[in-house]
Amino acid sequence: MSRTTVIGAREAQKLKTRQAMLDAALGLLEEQSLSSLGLREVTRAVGVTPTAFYRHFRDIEDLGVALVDQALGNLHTLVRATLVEHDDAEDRIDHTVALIERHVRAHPAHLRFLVRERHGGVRAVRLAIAAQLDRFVREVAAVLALDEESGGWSEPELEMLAGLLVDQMVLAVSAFLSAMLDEGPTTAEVAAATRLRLRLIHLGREASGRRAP
Amino acid sequence: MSRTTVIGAREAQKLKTRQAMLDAALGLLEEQSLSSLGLREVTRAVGVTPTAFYRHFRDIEDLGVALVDQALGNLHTLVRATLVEHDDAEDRIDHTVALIERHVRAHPAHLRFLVRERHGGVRAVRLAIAAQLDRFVREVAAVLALDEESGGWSEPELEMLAGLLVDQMVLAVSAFLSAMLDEGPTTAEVAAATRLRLRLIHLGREASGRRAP
DNA sequence: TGTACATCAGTGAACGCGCGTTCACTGATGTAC
DNA sequence: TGTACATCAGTGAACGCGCGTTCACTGATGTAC
Repeated sequence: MSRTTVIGAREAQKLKTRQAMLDAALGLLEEQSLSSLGLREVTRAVGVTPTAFYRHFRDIEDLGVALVDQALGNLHTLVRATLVEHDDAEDRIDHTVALIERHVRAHPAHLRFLVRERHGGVRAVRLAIAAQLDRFVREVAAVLALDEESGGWSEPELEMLAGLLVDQMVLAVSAFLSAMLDEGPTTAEVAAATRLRLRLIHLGREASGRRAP
Repeated sequence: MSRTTVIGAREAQKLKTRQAMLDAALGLLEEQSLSSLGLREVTRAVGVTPTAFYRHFRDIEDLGVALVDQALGNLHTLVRATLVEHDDAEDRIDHTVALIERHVRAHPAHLRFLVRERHGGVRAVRLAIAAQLDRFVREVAAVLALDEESGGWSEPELEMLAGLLVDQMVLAVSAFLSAMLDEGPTTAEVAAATRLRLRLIHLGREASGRRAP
């Protein structure tokens, strides 16, 4: 039996318009912040009247919260899979950095939105992003717990390490995005610097386990 | 001879209004982003007519760039002094984290502005913040170069470490600000987590030096 | 010191424009029988 | 299958409002002699 729910033509059309609004908003947010995005801009980009907006979202903040889930959706799973697949530290670092670079190239607008609004001016969106990143941190911590090196590590310590790593990933995303806009170091330099940082953190992890096991 | 330049009453009044605009903008930016701040909001808060704005800034973006320097001004010097003053790693970590917490309490609006606009929607401001943080990273790298542990470290490696540390400081600022808004972990938890992270990074630094000296 | 003129920070009126939100509507899709 | 009625996504006109920017102005401060 198929997992797709059977829906009517009207409902399908509504979902399509809603998605068009989310996509249009994402495009418009490449060069501005959510708190300055107007609902008329969004509906104009989609090609519907301003009032149609209210059939889908209460206001722009509501749309922003809806964007958060789409934006972080896949990265979780991909990173998790990459970590599980590779045991060796060096392998993990190389594959994770490459994965992030690929993901940024594939979904620049989604990731720019996340990085920008993570500390942005709309509280509800900040909280939604924080909640998603928290989930991500716990997932990474759970994978790290399976490593040999994690013997003797408490759960809070593992979450600290996972938080450190997730923050590095977000910073890497941001740096890759800047590189794509020629605003800072090149993509290759960002990748190299990120690997160096992750290696240092890995050495700290090993040393930490050795000292206080 | 005094270092203060003698200035006329008119010039003094102009500087005062300019500063009032910067302060007003900073206040208004606590709950919105620069890209949605209006010049009429700023002049209204100061108590002058909208047109007076143009005597001081070309537009809001110009005001934003002016804010950047004020916002990062002191922290540089303070952190640098703290690092120079303490050699012991544990001491450094404790004093730096305490310094950051104090600084956030003393200048929450300045720091919120920096954290928010670092990845915000206004390119010129992003670039100004990146340039300031770059300077900060080089300063920290210069202090780290004086440590014994830095024997055999190349300049790029030291900058990588300094960059990692500066990013941790910015993340700590952001987390302290969230704590002050009851949006996440408490201030004490943020301080503890930041110290844990910095300790792990320090262990990585030691291990790294030992392996590839 | 006193006077005549220049400067320029801030004024206030005016402009056209796009904004968010309200409301009664239309007409295709969906449902009951 | 066919008909009568209900639903509701999107329409289009209208509203009051605050925005950024222009312009000619005023009057206190500064300068030259």
